[in-house]
Amino acid sequence: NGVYWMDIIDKRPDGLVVISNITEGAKRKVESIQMAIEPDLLYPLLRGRDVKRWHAEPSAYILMAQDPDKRRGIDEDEMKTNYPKTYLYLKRFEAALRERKSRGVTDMIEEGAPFYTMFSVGDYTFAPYKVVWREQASSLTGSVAFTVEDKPIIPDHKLMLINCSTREGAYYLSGILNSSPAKFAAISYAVEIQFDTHLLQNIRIPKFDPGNKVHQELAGLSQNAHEAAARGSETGLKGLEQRIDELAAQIWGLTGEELKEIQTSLEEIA
DNA sequence: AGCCATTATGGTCTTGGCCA
DNA sequence: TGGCCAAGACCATAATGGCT
Repeated sequence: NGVYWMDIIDKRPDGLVVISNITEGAKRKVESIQMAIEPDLLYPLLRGRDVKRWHAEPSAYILMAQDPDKRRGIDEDEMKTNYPKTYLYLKRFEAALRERKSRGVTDMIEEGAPFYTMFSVGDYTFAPYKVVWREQASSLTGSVAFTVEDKPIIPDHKLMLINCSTREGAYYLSGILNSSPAKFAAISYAVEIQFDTHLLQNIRIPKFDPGNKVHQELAGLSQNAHEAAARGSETGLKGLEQRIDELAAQIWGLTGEELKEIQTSLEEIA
């Protein structure tokens, strides 16, 4: 992370950006440097702490020198030709990157993949519409993540993500995941504070159907909730969440009484 | 300044799909 | 059917934050 995570501190007239790598808090210590590189491979970075219920706001940038199809770093020749400064930046950290212990990357590098190869990056990583939730949190915490300045937001590995093909579908999914029945189901079986990808194997969420009135309303309310959260309007959220809960209950065939019970139990747990 | 709880990092361990 | 391995699930512990 100390190598790939960075702040942009200046944009130069020649198109390059001056970056500074984020070394604070990293467990693996790397040198802190500033350097001008090409902006092309920089993407908005979403960290676990950047995600709240209904709100996701990237706090930094991440360098993604990765080919999602080949599932390894972009070829070194291509880097040298197209992104020479970025390549030089990575080269400065070659030793640290080669010392990584994850078998996932070390095996690939041993087989000839570039030394800056990352693990578990696919086309879904670059999807323009995503639903994310925190892997580690005391309750299920989800939000949508779209694009910033035409670049898809890249969630770090402490966030689980689902790539969606439409904005509306993402809002729908985020809405139903943040509903009380979903949160209740998740917390009932999740190990300690871990919410991993298994969520959708344990909670049956119907695929978004744009023609379905309930799905539509859920998507709309979820969008409103995201907007309310962005404004910091807790009171506005209350009413929206109640209506979202009612729609979720309808989807899962829960009675009003059962929903009330779930909501009360969730409050007690909190 | 110290304690305690929570969060985040950087891993390791397990699983399930694929291929021979 | 069994071995392989990338992806996914899970974990130990460092860092941080809140409280007294």
